[in-house]
Amino acid sequence: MKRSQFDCAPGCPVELTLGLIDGKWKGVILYHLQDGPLRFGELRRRLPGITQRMLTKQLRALEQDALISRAVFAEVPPRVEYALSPSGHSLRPVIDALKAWGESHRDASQREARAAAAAAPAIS
Amino acid sequence: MKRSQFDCAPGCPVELTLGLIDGKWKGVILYHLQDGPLRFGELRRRLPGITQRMLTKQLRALEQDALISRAVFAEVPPRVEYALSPSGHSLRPVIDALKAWGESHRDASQREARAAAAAAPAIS
DNA sequence: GCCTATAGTGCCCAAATGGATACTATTGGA
DNA sequence: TCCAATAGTATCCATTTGGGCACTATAGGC
Repeated sequence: MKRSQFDCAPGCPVELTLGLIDGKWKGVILYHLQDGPLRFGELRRRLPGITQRMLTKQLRALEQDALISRAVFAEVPPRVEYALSPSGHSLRPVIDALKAWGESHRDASQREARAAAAAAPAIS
Repeated sequence: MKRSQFDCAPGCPVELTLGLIDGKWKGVILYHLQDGPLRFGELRRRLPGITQRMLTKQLRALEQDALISRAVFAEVPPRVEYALSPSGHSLRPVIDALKAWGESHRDASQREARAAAAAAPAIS
């Protein structure tokens, strides 16, 4: 979701970036495209739970924002490849940082959950 | 907006992190709190265009997700301080990366806009 | 009493988001 | 003809998001 324009104060580049990558599935789409160009179906297989509808929608949005490119090949069955644009490639440090934090946060949450389970024996 | 649970595939930590920081104003709030604890009014002054309503709402959400803490002092007028939690502090590399990318993207966009303006003289 | 400072809360609403469901188009093979 | 592969599109809907607007509470000063 691109944020509606608002006065630019010191932190607003943060919001600018977030506004381009924050729709559900966008982050993980960008993550997978870092490995190289992928087709629609391959992306779908890598993203359990996503609907065609949502994949199409988010890919179109990312393309609109010039973060990815879409190449249509004159073939049947249809063949369309999606790849990071140069701008999208430059997002690598962002995606890496998001992934690293998410992993550590997940691990910390699991440690907490385990500690809570150990402190409260089952009542059943 | 915390993303609804979905099957965890390799990239999902990216989505996990984004889900915690992607509401409008959250990124820039976190950015400002990196300087140290701030009060509601000070935050508001640093964020031109934000309403009380939105500031309160996003602060509450960030607190709910344990990214920030809220300290109430027994004073009149009311004094409440918001600060990054340890978890919130660990988001620094994320915020920095988002900011860096946003700045370079903004600069690139301005260069493009300038080039377009130079190529298309005013018609009026 | 009124105003100021501070930090909110309640209610309402338009727009955006995420998604379910059904359907579409082109070939080639059985 | 039917089915498979591929990559969508159209329509509808429930929920969420961002925000406008009005009001609240506690003291202290004029």
